[in-house]
Amino acid sequence: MHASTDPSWTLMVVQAPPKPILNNFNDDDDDDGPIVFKRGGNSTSKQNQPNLEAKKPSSSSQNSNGQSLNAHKGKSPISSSNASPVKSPIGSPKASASSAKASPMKPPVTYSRVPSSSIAVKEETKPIVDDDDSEDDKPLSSRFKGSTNNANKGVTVPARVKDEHSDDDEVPLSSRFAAKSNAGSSSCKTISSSEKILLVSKIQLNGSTAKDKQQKSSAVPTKRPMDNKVPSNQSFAKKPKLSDASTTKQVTVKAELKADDDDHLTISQRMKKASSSSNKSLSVKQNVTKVVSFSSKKTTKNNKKQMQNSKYSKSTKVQPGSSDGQKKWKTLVHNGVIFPPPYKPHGVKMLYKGKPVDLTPEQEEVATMFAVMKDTEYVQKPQFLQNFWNDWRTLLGKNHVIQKLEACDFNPIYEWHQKEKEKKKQMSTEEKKAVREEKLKQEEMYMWAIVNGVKEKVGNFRVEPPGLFRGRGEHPKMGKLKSRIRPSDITINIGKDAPIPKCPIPGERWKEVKHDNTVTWLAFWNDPINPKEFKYVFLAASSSLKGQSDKEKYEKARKLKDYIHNIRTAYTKDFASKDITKRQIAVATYLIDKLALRAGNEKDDDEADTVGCCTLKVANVECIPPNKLKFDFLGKDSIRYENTVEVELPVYKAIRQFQVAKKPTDDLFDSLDTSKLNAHLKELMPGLTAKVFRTYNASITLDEKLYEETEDGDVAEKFVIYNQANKQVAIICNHQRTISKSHDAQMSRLTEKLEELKGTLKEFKTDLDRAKKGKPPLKDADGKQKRNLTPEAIEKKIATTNQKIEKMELSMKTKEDLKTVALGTSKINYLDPRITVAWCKRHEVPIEKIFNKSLLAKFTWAMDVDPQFRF
DNA sequence: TCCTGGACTTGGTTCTAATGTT
DNA sequence: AACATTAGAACCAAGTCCAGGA
Repeated sequence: MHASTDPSWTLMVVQAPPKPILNNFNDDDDDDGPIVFKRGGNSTSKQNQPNLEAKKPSSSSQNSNGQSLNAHKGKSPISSSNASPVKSPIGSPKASASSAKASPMKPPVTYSRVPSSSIAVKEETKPIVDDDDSEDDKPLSSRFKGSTNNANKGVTVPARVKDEHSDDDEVPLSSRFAAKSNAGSSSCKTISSSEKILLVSKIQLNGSTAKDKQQKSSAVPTKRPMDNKVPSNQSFAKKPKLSDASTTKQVTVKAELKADDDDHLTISQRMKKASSSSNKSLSVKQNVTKVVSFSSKKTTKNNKKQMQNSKYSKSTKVQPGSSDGQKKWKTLVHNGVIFPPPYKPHGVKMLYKGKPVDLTPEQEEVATMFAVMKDTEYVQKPQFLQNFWNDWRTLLGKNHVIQKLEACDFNPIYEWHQKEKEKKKQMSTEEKKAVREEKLKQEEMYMWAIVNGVKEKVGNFRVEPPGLFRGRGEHPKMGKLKSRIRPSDITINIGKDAPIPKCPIPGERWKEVKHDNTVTWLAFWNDPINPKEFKYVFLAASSSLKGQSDKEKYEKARKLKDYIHNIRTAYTKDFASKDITKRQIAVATYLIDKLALRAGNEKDDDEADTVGCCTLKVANVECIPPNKLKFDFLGKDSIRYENTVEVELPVYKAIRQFQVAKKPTDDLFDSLDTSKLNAHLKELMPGLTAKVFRTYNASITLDEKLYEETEDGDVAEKFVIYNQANKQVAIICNHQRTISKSHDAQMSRLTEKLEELKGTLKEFKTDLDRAKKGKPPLKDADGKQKRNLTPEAIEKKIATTNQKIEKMELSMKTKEDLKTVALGTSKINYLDPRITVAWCKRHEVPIEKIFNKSLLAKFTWAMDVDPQFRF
């Protein structure tokens, strides 16, 4: 509401950090703007089938998938089953066992990683022996991989030897890159300016390594202008390059610092750490030239925008601020939040016992929220209806004509709503555009914040509109009215010297204005459904603040790599501990490590009944002799986790024993909770918590899969490899999605097309035979005479058709393969982007192929990674 | 030590925009 | 140009984990 004219923004710009912002004018322009719209009404929610017990045998899956990881969750039809049953999964654990004996601390070897090359070689098996160790460093998937590619197993070991960081892979990347880049430059002239920018930036991107190196040595001077508070403008004015450089540097520095300060580490640990870091630096080679693997082409447009964006946000990367203890920012300026428009009564009357009813606007509003959900599954759920009725009834009043929900007919409202939707759809492109622009204009001022002098995007600056609560799974509160949030519900957090955002609703005011720089939120309000909880307004993922914590997250996960061996050894030892708590901690840690389970905090009764590791119930785990465990439970978001895994015997025995004398609904780990577990983990590695294992296993899996499986080929082939690796991770993390409604239809259409192609292929073959014998081709399906072609021409056609068929089959396979697997979640949250960026650089795959615009923005901090980076 | 408030990350679905197809 | 599909942004729910106080 309220005008966009508010001058405040401008003011701020001026006053605050002077300049940075500027330049932007154009930036905002496009697209970066959020798109606005609100959620409509209907929706079908998905639901996964709850219930733990019994339940379905879902597909294939399970069977033997002992091999956990690969196998994964049961569901995917994928490979899993077939594989050799049993086998190996084992590998893993056992490894630790044996290794256990070994010296507890690993030498400075740091990462013993299997060089890709070696792996490739893999053929012969080798002495497994010390393999154990190496296995420790590997992702579970590989450890367990019994099935599928077990091939590697034995092999891996030897290889590692060298590597370390040798970084490298002998790969003459640099040379390759060099060539490429040249090419690029030459072509430059022809390209449009925008393209140029693109190129440039790319180059910078990749080229940064060299820079890093230098900077490192050179020291710190640079860093982002802002920090020193000097708002020199330039900051963004200069382009990415500089800024990149500077930021990078900071990063490095910081990392180093950090490393230094872990006093709490044991010596050996420190050694390890040190060595690893040194490796790191070593690895920085000078491949300056490289790069540009990115193909320019059409991507240009996007990129350009991207670039603009990065202009300011480029800041991304580490803020010095972080180092200063708790402080998350020095200055913070923003315009508060925007509210949804007030309710506009439509006047359409619903029926009660067949007769139209008068409703006040408030009553009508809620009735409409309900009416609009007609097509969702929510309205089939008694809980939903019940909760809705309770809240609506309160609004109607005891004596209202409407006395029971069953006699209500919301159809008139539903229909009205459908019509409105239709109208909207029918609007011309221009009209739509106009609407969009109008909205954008109103929101523009709320979209940005200035943090430490740098303009950054705000994430969710729109206050959530009122509606009916849509909890997932069997949420006890589903259907309750989520009331409208008003300014007096909202607390604003802003810099001391910044102007206080004007309350957009006339006559009202904020609940409170704070100036707390130890937190990152810009505003919050209490969740109307659960007043004990809060809804926060944060900066967008592309912001430097978020980027930095993201980076820290991955650094912590990487650190786990140095500790994992010992941790595994330790918990393996404790499987048989006499102390029950210890035993439970050991087993729980094992599950978290091996299966990437979540920690599992306790939940209240007024939340959906889901579990994580620490809250597993007896009924969620079934022991299948001799040593398999079948998991079946509803996890976060009520997504079902179903998996049968082979485990080490001691684990199996321990679980069986935890189940003794308990009811199915009792806690499996009765002497454990997440705080105990995390407290224990923290003793093993500073900062270690349960979720770090998920990040670690996800990222290391991607890293290794990419190393092992990438082969020469074109971009499309590499893309497939990447997706396979990504999929593997998604399976480990149990990231599912519902099969799209049209999936089957799409598949059959594709099948049809495929058949058709095969048909023409056959025809070509006949024609070829005939042509070779000098006979004319047969008539085509319509009875028309085809052209006479030379055998060579026909052969060519056959080749193209074959290619088409192959391509199609591949895409069908992928489609089928990924129909229930969500790749996005792991990309956003679990996979260290540096792995991907480095891989793209090494294999000349344009990063845009893998990361979309928002991921690119989110991961700017990772773009200048060395191509040889290993997680 | 336990409990709870508080802050921030993770996650699947929904809806729109962009792109592909006919 | 109309329609189908896909990509991706937006949404907001649901986790994790920490810190501080009793």
